[in-house]
This record gives sequence, structure tokens and C-alpha cells, in this order.
Amino acid sequence: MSPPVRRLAQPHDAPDDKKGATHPTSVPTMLDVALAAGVSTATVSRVLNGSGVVSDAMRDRGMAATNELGFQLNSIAQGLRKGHSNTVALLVGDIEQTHFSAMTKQVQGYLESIGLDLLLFNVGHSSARLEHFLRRVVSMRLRGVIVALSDKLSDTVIDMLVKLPEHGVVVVAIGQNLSEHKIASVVQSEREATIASIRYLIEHGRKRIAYLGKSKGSAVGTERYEGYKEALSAAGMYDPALVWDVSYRYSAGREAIERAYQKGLALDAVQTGSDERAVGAMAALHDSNVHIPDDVAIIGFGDIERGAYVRPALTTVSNHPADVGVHVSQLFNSTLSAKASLLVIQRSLVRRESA
Amino acid sequence: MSPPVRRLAQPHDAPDDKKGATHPTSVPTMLDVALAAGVSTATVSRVLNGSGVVSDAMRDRGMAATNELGFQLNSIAQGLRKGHSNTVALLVGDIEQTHFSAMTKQVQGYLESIGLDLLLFNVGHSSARLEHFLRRVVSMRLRGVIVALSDKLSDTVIDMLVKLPEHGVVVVAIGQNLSEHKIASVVQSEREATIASIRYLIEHGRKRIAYLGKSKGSAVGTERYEGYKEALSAAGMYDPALVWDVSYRYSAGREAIERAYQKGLALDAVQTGSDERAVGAMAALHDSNVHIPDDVAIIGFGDIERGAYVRPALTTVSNHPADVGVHVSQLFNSTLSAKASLLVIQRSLVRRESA
DNA sequence: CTGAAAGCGCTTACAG
DNA sequence: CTGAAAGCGCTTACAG
Repeated sequence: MSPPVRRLAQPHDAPDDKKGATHPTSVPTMLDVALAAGVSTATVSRVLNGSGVVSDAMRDRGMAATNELGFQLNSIAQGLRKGHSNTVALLVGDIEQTHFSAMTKQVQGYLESIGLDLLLFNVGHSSARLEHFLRRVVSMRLRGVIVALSDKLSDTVIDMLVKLPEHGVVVVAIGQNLSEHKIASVVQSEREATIASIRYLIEHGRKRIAYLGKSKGSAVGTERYEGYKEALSAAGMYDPALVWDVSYRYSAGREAIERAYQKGLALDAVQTGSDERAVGAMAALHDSNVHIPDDVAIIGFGDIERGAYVRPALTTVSNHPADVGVHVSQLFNSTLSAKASLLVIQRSLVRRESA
Repeated sequence: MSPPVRRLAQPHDAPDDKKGATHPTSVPTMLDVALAAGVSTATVSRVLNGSGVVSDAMRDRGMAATNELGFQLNSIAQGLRKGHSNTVALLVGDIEQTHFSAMTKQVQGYLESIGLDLLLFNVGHSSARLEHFLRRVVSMRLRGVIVALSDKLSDTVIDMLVKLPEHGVVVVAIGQNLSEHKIASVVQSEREATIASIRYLIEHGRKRIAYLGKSKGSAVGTERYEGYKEALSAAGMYDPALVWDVSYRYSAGREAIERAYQKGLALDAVQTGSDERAVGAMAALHDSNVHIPDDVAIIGFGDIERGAYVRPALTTVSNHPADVGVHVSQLFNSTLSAKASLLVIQRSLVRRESA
């Protein structure tokens, strides 16, 4: 029953280091708790992890000493021993975009609820940085990787992703369908929703419908563009001259419209791939004294809230970052049992004044 | 010169585990590299860390084996041995707000550039969750904690923060001045900028200037409110009836204006504490056929880009998330040498049509 | 310049 | 039900 090992005094055990904080103040270890409680570290470990069988007496002593010393399990040592950390990486295209930040919030909340931490990596458009990070995943003993990238993934990246589960890393994709690579994915109905949006414009008599968004490079953008093209082609109204491949920003929306008018292009509707572009386009139309929606109808893509407060209020294709967060948690659990699946969230048209 | 230790075959060394991925495929360890290179692990470690002195021959052999096996240092083991991880936590008030997400992006980029990872924790308004996380910081062996919270911090939280450096954790505050607690801080000139903004309105003949933002609870919001109050009091124009303590959202802006008009309150200018509130207020004014800026002037607070695309374009007090990111990096470095300091970023009035 | 050995702080068969 | 001991994968005095 006597303490198993006597630890010798260490240099940093000195009560007060007057030389400034060069040597961090020491923190109690499990051995300190065991010593104080008069039990073994094995018992302390069992008590704290609720594992194995421990008598009430031992449990009480262990808990008492733990609280007294304010002991916290060192998660690094724990990670080394268990073979994995308690963190999941979220690889996000651009945290500045509302969709991504809203999703990040959901995902962090979910992970926290199951005791995991979130490592955030903002990828931007650099494939090199992405690959560099991916190479480190296994050696960091990450529990999982959630990939929320709108850029099309290179084969190299997909290969790296595919191999992660072999090392016990759970992989979930958001925004692009990687289920054919056995990677659980949650996507939104980009194509179908765009088709419905364009049909709506056609039904309301629009003849010259422009597209303002990514048509290549972006996995998500391409889906939308293809929906646009399909719906217009079916109606015999597709005109490549009305397609602009532009960034998601406000300025891109405004500039595209300005260029169109300089060229004397006629149009009576604009489908954009983001609310930012839509608002930028509306500003340009407003400044050219074009009436919305009488002269030109506008439909955005994205955040439900924001568009409600511009005037005229923006009709938009709904976005569901919160739902994405919820579904990620489902996939995250089911992937733990190695079943790759696909979850599709339905977007829908939110009608307001602009179209 | 012969390998120092012979590792016996382990169960998971079996070439292919047919039973499904229950046992993660093994990853080479430093010992594997040492064995393959015919050197000691000490040498491999020195080669990979660029520490100590190593002969060219040893270096070549170490590197060759490392590349051949695709070896990556296990960062958990490294962390346990070195006594710290390579990660810094960012505690953020609400990642959905553009200011925070823009800042997060900067901070992550900076940390990455010095080889550190970013752990993201979205605090919301829960002091309990914040404290719980803070309690784990030392046991996670975090390198640093960056606190970007607009809510006023409780004494408990400040105490916890203050003690972190004793354990080798760098602490930096964003948005509130904690320098009196020896915590390096970067803030923006909330008070001064609001004073300047209100003076501008007064100089342009506005008499009934409302305030629409947080006046308590939020550290940042309170600073702004106090600037508002000071400027108006100095002019003998302060009227508490024109102050609304509302959330930062669009809807809060709209509803506040709607309520004001229901009450028959007269006003000819609105200073808001965020662009969201400003845009919400503009929508309400527009819907009531109130002309901006002739009848009512509006000034927002925040993102420079967004307001440029609403109509009329929004006059706003500038926000500098990117600068904050840059300054955090400076403080992060200087705090490593234990000097607490305060950095103030100047906000300024960006004049556009709304005021 | 190089290696053998100790040790970071846990968890978990194993033995009793 | 409990403890002694091994070991996760590194780094770093220490000795040569």
C-alpha cells in the first residue's frame, strides 16, 4: 500500500523561481496524485478514466487527491499512449465566407460535445499547403479530417485522403461528393436548385438570363453552372456570351454588370453563384438606373438572412450551413464504423422582391 | 556502427490486415529509420531537427532512410518529450461575424508561417464553456492562447488567463485591453473613433442622434457607447431615450427603428455599433419611406467592403481585422520575451452616401 | 561527431 | 480489486 516509487526532487520543483518565468511552473502529474492518495498510478488512471473496476474506497481517495492538487490528465501523454489525439482538423476553403464560418461554428460545437478539439486550417487556393498539411495528419495522430473545400481536388489530394482511414483517421467531405472514393460526403443540391431557379426565371418571362459565378475550378460552382446551362439549353435559350466566370466577391458582381453594359449586352435576368455577387450586381444596376426586378431580375445563392435587408430584398437559393454541420456529425459517427455514404441537403428558392 | 537495438516483430507489423481496418496500418517510427540507415535514433533526431553536429555521411544516410520510408516525426511523442505541443488556441467570440473570421484567417496564416497549428474554440456567450476550456490549456501543453472576445471577461477568467504564462503559455488579448493585467493586448480605437463619428454628425447639423448597439456586457460595445455619450454630452445633446441596447444582428437594427417610429420618436441620425445593424436599420427606414441621408443619416461600424454595395452606400467606422492579425503576430513574439504591451489600431470614418 | 540510456506522463495487459 | 512494469515515440544530457 505504500507509494510505489519515490520521485526525487527536480530542479523545477523549487517553490519560487525568482529568475523570471524561464522555467514554467511545474504541474502535478498522475504520480503526484498517486503519492498523495496512497494508491498506484494505475488506480488513479482507472478512476479518472472510469475504466476497469475500482473499489469505492480507492475511487474516493483518488478523486480527493485529484481535486486537492487540481490535477488534469496530460493529454499529450495520453495521446502518445493511446495512439491518437483528441483533435479533428477542419480544412476550410475560406473561413471569411459566411457559409464556411457558420458551418465551422456548428462543427466545433458538435466536436466539443463529444470531447474533441477542432484544428482549423484555412486552405485558400493553395494545393501545396493543402498537401503539406495532409502529409502531417497521420504523424499528428489526428482523429479525423473534415474537408470543406469548394475548389476541385487534385488526384494527389484525393489519394492522400483515401489513404487516411487506413491509419485510423476518419474523413468526411463537405461540399463535394467524394462517396465514389469511399469518403462520406455531405453536399447540397447545387445543380437541381439552380435548374429550379432558372426555370422560375423562364416561367416569369425572362429571355436573356446571365450567369455570374465560377464555371470551372470550383467543384460547387461548376455544379451550379451546369444546372444553369442545362435549364437554359432545354429551353433553347443558352447563350455562352451571358456567362461570366468571376470570383465570389461583391466587386466581381458589380464589375461584371458594368462590363456587360459597356459592351451593350442586353439582359433581363441575372443568376449569380453567391449573394455577394448578387449584391454587387444590384449596386451596378442601381447606379445605371436599371430597375430591379422590372428591367432585370436578380437571384443570389447563399445566406438567407443577409439578402432580406437589402432593397429590393434579394431572391436567393437557400444555403444550409447549420444542416451541413448536423449532417457532418452523423457522417462522422457512421464513418467510425467505416460506412461511406452521401447526404444531400435540399436547397430551395427563397422568393423576395428582386425576382 | 551496427544497429543499437533490434525491434521484435509486432502484431500490427503484419503486411496486410484482412480483418478490415480495425487495427490502423503501422507508420514507421524513428527507430525504423535508424535501423534502415544503420545509425542511432539520436542521430536521426539530430538530422531531422537540425540540432547538434552531424557529419555529412550520417546526415545523408539519415535523410535517405527518412525519405525512403516516408517518415514523419510523431508530433505527439515530440510534444511529450519537449514538454509542449505546437498548437495555439484561438478563443473567438463568434466566428460567424466577419470581423472574427477575417482575423482568424490572418492569425492562422501567421501561426502556420512559424510552424504552429491553430485550435479554434468558438466561445459564444458561455462563461462556463470558456472556463472549462481554460482549465484544460496547461494539460494540453498549448503554446499560446489568443483571446478574441467582445464580452466582458469575468474576474475568474482573467485570473485564469493571468496564470497561464507561469506555465509557459503565451497569452494575447484582442479587442479588450488587458495590459493592466500584464497581458499583451491589441485593440482598436473604439471610443475615439465613435467620438469622431458623432462629431461629424453634429457638425453636419444632426440634432437627434440615436445609438443602436451594445451599451453593456460587451467590452467593445461599451467603449463605443461611451464615445457616443461623451461626444453628445459635450454638445449638450445626449438623450438616453435614443439609446437602444440591441444585438449586433440585421434584425435588431430593423426592429429598433420600427419600434422607434411606433413610439413616435423623432431622430435625424443613427450611429450603430455594427454594419449589420446599420443595414437592418436602413431597410426599416426605406420601408417607412424615410430618405437616407436627407431625413436620417446612418453610420455603421465595421467591414469596409460590405457597406460599399448597399444603396445608399453606407458610411462606416473602419474595421481592421487584417491589421489585428499582423499585430497579434508581433505581440505573440514579444510576449515570448515576457513583455506585456498594448497596441492600438486607429479606426477612421469611411464617408459614403448614407451620412 | 556518435550512441546508449533515461525519461517525458500516461494506459493497459499481466499477475496476484 | 489492485499494483508493478512495460511501452507509446521521441529528445537530450552524458560519456566517449
